[in-house]
Amino acid sequence: MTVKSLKNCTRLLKPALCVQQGGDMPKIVDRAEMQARILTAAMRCFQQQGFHVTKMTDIARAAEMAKGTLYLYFKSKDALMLALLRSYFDDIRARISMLPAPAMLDHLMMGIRLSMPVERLADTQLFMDVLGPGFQDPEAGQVIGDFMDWLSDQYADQLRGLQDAGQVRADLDPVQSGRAIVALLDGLTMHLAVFRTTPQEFEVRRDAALDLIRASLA
Amino acid sequence: MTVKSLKNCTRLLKPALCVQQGGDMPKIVDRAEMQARILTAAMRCFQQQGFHVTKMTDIARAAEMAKGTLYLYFKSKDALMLALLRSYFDDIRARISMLPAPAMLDHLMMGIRLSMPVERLADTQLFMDVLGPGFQDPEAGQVIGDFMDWLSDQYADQLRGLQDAGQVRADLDPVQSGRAIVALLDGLTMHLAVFRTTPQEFEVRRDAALDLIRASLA
DNA sequence: TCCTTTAATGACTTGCGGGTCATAAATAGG
DNA sequence: CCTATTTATGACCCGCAAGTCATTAAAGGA
Repeated sequence: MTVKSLKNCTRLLKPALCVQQGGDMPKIVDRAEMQARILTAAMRCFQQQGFHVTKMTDIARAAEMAKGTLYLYFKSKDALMLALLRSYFDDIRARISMLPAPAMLDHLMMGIRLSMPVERLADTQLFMDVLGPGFQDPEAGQVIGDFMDWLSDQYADQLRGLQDAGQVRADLDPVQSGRAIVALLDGLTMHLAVFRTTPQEFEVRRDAALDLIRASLA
Repeated sequence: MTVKSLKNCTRLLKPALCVQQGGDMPKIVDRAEMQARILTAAMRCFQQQGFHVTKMTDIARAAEMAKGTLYLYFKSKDALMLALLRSYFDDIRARISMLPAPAMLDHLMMGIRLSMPVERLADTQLFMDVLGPGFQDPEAGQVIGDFMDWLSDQYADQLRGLQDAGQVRADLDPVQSGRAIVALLDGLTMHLAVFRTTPQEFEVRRDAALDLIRASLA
């Protein structure tokens, strides 16, 4: 019951996204939009400094709000990260899903190349922080693992199709190879991310690796 | 000048490695041996829990000494980790150096396979913790990066030799390919480490990937 | 045995950062 | 304008772990 903090002042509140709500009566803020705004700010911070180094205060500053506000929308730093992971991979999945099935090996390779843009470097650098032993939430691994599995299946299907078209050697197990390709290429990105490869170098190395992979399929 | 901590007792000191020293007169402990003992203990802890989760107290307990003693031999936790990295990679380098040059493609592949034992999984899991943005010491990246470069050169030499022997297709740039192989395989290990692959699965995936690589070289 | 030097110890200091909550602003309805 | 409700704020709390240091033990030499 001690009297405390008699000087919480300096309001200066932001506009606060006062969108009308489809709920009860006196609700003013669009939760989803606020969460999105926070996630965007968090992503920016994480990309610049990594998960562990980024402080909740940093995210708050980037999102132009107070630290306490963050906890109105995410119950912890880990929960925030998890939400970020989900939205990130849902996004990629959606983007890949709408590509047409490749009719030639070169199409497949080009698709893979496009799915490994230079930006993946920074993102991967970030996610490594979350996947290492430092981040304990098993759900994070689950989210990314699920994505990798999905991607492996995706490639397996495409390989099968290309085998039927005579573009890929027939003595190849599409499932095994799909898995291997995903693991190798995801790993390649990690490797290059870890060693702070420059964007230019990244492209050179990636393309060299893709050439090897292509040769192994033909 | 305040009187403090009047109850530091309970000695029970360990034998303390009282090896004779080749220095001045009254020196009693073999620093190198103590450092090695600490590094061994640290490695055990890191493998079990990862770098960030392991506390200096844990290392001290594992090495059967007090926390303060650690700081007599390493000036910080990061310095300790760095020393550990150096000794680990010097070790691997020495071991690989004494292998004979492969005369056939299958020898090369077998060499690679042997250089990726299941234990690499746990070690990699550990080092990821250190290479992520969480660990700021740039020297760590340097140490591992140097090793990777060395290894790439190693493979480039071997590929060149195999090209001369007609075991590897001649239209391959040995340097580029050596780099690519190292990046792909190191990455593969990271990928599998990140997703907590079981040792059995690890071997299956590794071998599938090696088959792909082999096919791309022949 | 006593004194000096070196080594070991662990209670303590310190700083940091995630998370809380009393306070206060903004809004809508009456 | 006043009141109720929701939302925002940031000072503060609290635990944790790296790193320090006053104190104590051990060993060698005289």
